[in-house]
Amino acid sequence: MERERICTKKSCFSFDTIKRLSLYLRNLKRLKEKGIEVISSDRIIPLLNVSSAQFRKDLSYFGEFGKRGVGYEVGRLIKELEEILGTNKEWKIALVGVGRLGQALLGFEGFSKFNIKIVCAFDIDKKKVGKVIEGVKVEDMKKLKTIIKRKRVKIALLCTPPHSAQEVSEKLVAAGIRGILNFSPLILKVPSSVFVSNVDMACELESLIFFLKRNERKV
Amino acid sequence: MERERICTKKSCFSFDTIKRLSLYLRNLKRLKEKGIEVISSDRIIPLLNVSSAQFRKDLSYFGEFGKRGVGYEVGRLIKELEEILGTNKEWKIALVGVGRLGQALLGFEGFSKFNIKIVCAFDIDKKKVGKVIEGVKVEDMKKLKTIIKRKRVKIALLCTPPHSAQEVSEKLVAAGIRGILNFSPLILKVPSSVFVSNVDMACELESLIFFLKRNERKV
DNA sequence: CTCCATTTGTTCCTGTTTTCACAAATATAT
DNA sequence: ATATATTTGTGAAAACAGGAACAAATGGAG
Ligand SMILES: NC(=O)c1ccc[n+]([C@@H]2O[C@H](COP(=O)([O-])OP(=O)(O)OC[C@H]3O[C@@H](n4cnc5c(N)ncnc54)[C@H](O)[C@@H]3O)[C@@H](O)[C@H]2O)c1
Ligand SMILES: NC(=O)c1ccc[n+]([C@@H]2O[C@H](COP(=O)([O-])OP(=O)(O)OC[C@H]3O[C@@H](n4cnc5c(N)ncnc54)[C@H](O)[C@@H]3O)[C@@H](O)[C@H]2O)c1
Repeated sequence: MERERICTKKSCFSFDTIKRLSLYLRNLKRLKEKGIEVISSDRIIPLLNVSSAQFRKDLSYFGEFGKRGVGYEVGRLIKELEEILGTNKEWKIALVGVGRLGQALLGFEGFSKFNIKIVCAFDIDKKKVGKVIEGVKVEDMKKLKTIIKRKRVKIALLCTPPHSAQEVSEKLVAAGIRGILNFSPLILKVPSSVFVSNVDMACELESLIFFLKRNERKV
Repeated sequence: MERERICTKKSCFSFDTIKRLSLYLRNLKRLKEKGIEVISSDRIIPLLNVSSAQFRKDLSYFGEFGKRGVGYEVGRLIKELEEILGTNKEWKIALVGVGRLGQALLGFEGFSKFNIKIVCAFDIDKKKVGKVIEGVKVEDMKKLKTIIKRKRVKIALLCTPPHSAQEVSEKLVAAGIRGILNFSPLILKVPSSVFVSNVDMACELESLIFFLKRNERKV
């Protein structure tokens, strides 16, 4: 495919490594809340569906964070991972398409745990423009470029219907957006400097169905 | 990891192949709507971010659907893929946790294109129980087992907060659910006969941030 | 201080997935 | 009928990712 591999001076690793680091970070935070201060790779993996070797290897791409014979100091590892992933400082993001899904995302508290904040929202629907939803004012699409540039937002959530997704993505890129989390079921064509992640629930569900059908036949 | 590989008498292929088939199917349907009747692997891939060799190989695991020198007949390929994926007949699914995200999913028209229908919804909140949202009545968690068994539902969308997700998943499994699309940021522990797919938006976003941070440094 | 139990970091290996590349098949033009 | 242009299906090769396994490091018990 493309944009699936990351290379440093040290070595190369896959993009999946980064997703797993994010998973590790979230679980480490839970452990910290429970008061656990040190954990070994063997004892954290039951929470994660990942092998302990993989856990250690993923970390090893970025440095040595554990202590042999002991394990990992939870607080330290959280800090290191936040540093690696970039969530040690706040990230401002934009949202386009304040429909059902867009509104759910606006109200999602989960993002704040990652230091992520939706600072502006846009919609083409005149009835929605001007309303304040979950503390964010919905702006007209015409103001998209100005506001995104002014607020120096680099990431956007794209929640419009698929037929307008390509057009919207082009406006976002023109406004300086460098990363798009795309919820619409359409593969976007963007310059290679822009990073797109797709969240495709219908595909997920369809592959789930394939499995079920298969297992039923077996049983 | 686990549950990542599918083997038939013919050969073995990865779970990613299935997700791609789902992607192909959706795009083929769009082509059909546009009136395109025949397409070659070289001309469909610009829509997909997949190589043409991959496209052909993914299909080859299931049979020979193309005609050399010509390409694929769109209508036929759609039928074949629907057959393979199992979406040629209607699938009934359940939803648990009628919060912001749950309500967005209840109103999502996209599922119907895949012959997927949410036939029941459950919540623990007494204020929500009894309401009808997007044509689906919200039921009490106590009735979960009875209703799911009676309607013979095998797939569920899990949209409760993470702290109750494990508990809810156990109730679902006890009610006969065999596939769970999990939106809560928690790795579920379920019997190996149950298939879980995770949709983890916060992880996606966090890995996006990693990339941006990286590119900025480069620039 | 020595031995033993742990646990990390990393090398090496193995099986998987993707891509390459081409024979076989088809259509069209002459 | 033959040549030419396409395009599939697929073996073989290359690229990758994941896991086993172990030396090196650490801490604690005796
Ligand atoms: N609802 C869900 O649960 C769900 C699930 C999976 C995927 N999706 C996808 O997410 C997207 C949004 O789904 P939804 O259910 O929220 O739809 P929706 O119709 O409720 O909302 C879409 C919003 O986008 C706005 N919009 C349309 N064209 C626009 C444009 N050119 N510029 C700016 N805004 C525009 C509309 O005014 C509307 O507010 C769709 O692509 C859908 O396929 C939704
Ligand atoms: N809102 C989003 O856009 C979003 C995005 C990504 C992930 N998620 C995840 O999806 C889940 C739901 O998010 P939300 O924003 O809709 O939350 P929400 O608080 O709006 O809704 C949660 C719903 O679950 C119900 N619930 C709680 N405990 C329950 C139980 N034991 N049994 C049945 N129902 C129960 C609540 O009554 C409520 O209706 C969370 O795990 C969240 O992390 C949400």
